[in-house]
Amino acid sequence: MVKPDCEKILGKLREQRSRITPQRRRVLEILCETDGHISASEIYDQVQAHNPQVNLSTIYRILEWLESAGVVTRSDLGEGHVIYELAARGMHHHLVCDRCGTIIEVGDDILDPLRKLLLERYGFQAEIKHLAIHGLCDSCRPRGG
Amino acid sequence: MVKPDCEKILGKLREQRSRITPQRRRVLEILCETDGHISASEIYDQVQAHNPQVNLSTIYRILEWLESAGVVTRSDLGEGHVIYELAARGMHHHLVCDRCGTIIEVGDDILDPLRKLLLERYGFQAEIKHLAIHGLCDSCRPRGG
DNA sequence: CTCCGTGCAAAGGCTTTGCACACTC
DNA sequence: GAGTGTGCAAAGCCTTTGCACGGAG
Repeated sequence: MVKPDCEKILGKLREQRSRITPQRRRVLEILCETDGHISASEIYDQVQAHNPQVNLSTIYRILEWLESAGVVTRSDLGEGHVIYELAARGMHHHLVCDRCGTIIEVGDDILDPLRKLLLERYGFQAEIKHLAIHGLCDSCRPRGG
Repeated sequence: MVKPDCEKILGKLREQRSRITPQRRRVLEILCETDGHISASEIYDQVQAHNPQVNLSTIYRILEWLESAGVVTRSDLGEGHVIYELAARGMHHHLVCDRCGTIIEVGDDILDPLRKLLLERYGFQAEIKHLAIHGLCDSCRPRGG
């Protein structure tokens, strides 16, 4: 996957008459540098490392702004986990380990059999946007023994 | 579906040396009377109607206790929605038509292919408790042609 | 120079916890 | 009577909001 061009996104946002502040630029950079998902507090921690004066509420406001601009997607995985990621990265879903908290990213095609089954049995055309599947990851699941 | 026998469940809990208080009995009754899922605060409201002195923290403690006893299942749907439901009702999920609002209840086995795929590809043991799948029902979905 | 965006602090919504009293068994 | 469960109040966690200042355009 090509690393999204941060400056290109900033350019589009500027065209929408949004003000580009150092905070907004920094959050967007972090999102672009991150492979996959990231939480608000993780972004906050990264910003804090070099700019300790930045406030967590600003992070939330910037994320809300980026979401409304269609730049990032927000997924509430339940159990207090909310993750953000660049919309440009394409459709995928998350496996959440309820024991160790690991989050595994899976492609959208994993849902093809389910979609097919729902259509065959119920004539239901599923439009699953972002799914969080809870369970136990390979390290945490009980082994037959 | 047969209405779960509240007294039968209470009997089992008594056997487990749990104390049956009026609060616990009332919460269980409400769960048995409810078709489908219910939230902690909805239970609280119902209890309050006749027993205003009961505290919300008690509801949470009772639900936690019922969950650990395997009597109810708890599902965090995200966005602050947490629902509880009698485990005896059997696992099911909901298809929600975004156009006409129809809700179709589907058996848990619909997810078997997905579970199998997740285990094969990622070693992930999915424990999908309650899934709400949005989309379009048979009457509302676009037909080819 | 005009407003929008930010820092700060406080509050909000849901849930959990510490404590002493009350009640079940 | 022994020990668990409850009511109350406070705190915890994540997130949002009100306000005045500061910086972007």
